[in-house]
Amino acid sequence: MDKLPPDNPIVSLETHRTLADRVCSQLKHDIIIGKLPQGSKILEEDLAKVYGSSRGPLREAIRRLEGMRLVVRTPHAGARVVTLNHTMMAEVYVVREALEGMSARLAAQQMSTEEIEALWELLEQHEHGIDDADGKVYFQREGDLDFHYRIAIGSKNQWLIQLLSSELYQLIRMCRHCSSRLPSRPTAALNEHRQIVDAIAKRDPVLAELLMRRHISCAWNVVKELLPGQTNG
Amino acid sequence: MDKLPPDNPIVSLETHRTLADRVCSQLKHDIIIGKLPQGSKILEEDLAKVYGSSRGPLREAIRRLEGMRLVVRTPHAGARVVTLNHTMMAEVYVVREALEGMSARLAAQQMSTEEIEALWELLEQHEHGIDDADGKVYFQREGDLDFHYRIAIGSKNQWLIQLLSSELYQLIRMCRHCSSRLPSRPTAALNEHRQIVDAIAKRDPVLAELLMRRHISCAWNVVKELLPGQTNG
DNA sequence: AAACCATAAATTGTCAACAATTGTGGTTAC
DNA sequence: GTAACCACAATTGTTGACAATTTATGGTTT
Repeated sequence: MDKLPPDNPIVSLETHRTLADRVCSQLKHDIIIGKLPQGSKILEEDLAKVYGSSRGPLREAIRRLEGMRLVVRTPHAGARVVTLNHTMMAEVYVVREALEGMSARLAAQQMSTEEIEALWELLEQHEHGIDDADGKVYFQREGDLDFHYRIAIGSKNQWLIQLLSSELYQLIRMCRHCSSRLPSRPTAALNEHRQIVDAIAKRDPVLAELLMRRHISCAWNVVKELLPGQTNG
Repeated sequence: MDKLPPDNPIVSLETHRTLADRVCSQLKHDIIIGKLPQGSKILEEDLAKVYGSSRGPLREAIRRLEGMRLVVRTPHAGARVVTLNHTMMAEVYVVREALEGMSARLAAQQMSTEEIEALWELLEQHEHGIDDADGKVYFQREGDLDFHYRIAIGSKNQWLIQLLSSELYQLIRMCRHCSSRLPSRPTAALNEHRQIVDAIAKRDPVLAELLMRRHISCAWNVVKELLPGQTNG
């Protein structure tokens, strides 16, 4: 465990300077791992006690998580953990396709050779992970997000990085946690990842974008079967 | 003036149920029109008095505007109005290209014939606006954002709508306000808009996306000349 | 029995005081 | 003369109490 999972850098790097930061991180974590069930009401007073703070910092945390779409709030009626349904995740994956496609395009132009080399090494690790996998699905998934996170970083576009890591990826993690054992397709995904890195290494932005969009589209086709909502094929 | 400008629907429709909502709207407005200069410090106590509230609601407003990237905050040191430089807006326009490209693609699939008809009418209004224009640049600009906003709506993707209207468009407005008289290219833009609507009307998602991306790329090429930062062509 | 209104409880919104942190200015030591 | 250090002022972070609003409850009426 030598590497932190991709996370909002603003929050994670600064060692939580303020109480509201800590509360926000913990609350976010508890939402993502499902400790606070989807759709459950967030009682300010109770949760503040749980996290050892007063209502003020907790309210700030709620506002931030609202910005990350992990919490839905209605005035005077309180906040609730977001409910992930088929419709919403479909929308998220469409946005992800657009943003990560652009991210791959830029990465093909902006990534340093060292970064690309590190990407290859990461894929090798993933391959070994598949070989001796006793079904370490969880690690598989985090590894997948790690790959996508690095490409976002490689775009060198702070806005893309921020949008993807602090909003979309959180929801995708949450989604994965709730559909606990999804039939991940490690071999197929790994091949697609290789093709993408290959396009980036060859400095082919158009191909990189195309492959990334197809990759995410495929991922969605796997995920969507496991979600509630409209269960039509 | 029969139509409100594109804005965050959550805030604008609900008539500002709470004081924090009103403060947020006013503060946002004051930032966008430049009443609070870029990079200026936001003193909580002073501004709270200006908006007739205490520090609590103002702090909530700051958190939300931080989420919209209109405010930058550092712990224990306070918040400042964002500073728009060349680098940042370049990143914004790249993200915009990705999101609005996808938006146009979806609009070609999802927009109703009535919506498309309304789009044509809007373009006609804009054409007349050019004819008798005594240089009503401001209206021209808002009209442009109105066009893009409607296409976002047409995508029927709540995430796209939200990201574009409540984050990107605010910054673009702010950017336009600070470069007060930019040589807008109404005729060229109008033609590009027509081509886009044509592609949407013909239900050609790929072409719609392509044209929208080119349109935004051209817009950036005009805007970037008027920004501070690295002034290399 | 079901719908409706009034009241009460619970919860969120707001405020003002208090604590913690940062930046600033001057002083002192080298 | 400069650099480090300490103290003070200004500003942000936090707290608990109070006000406004919503939701639940129970009784009344149709």
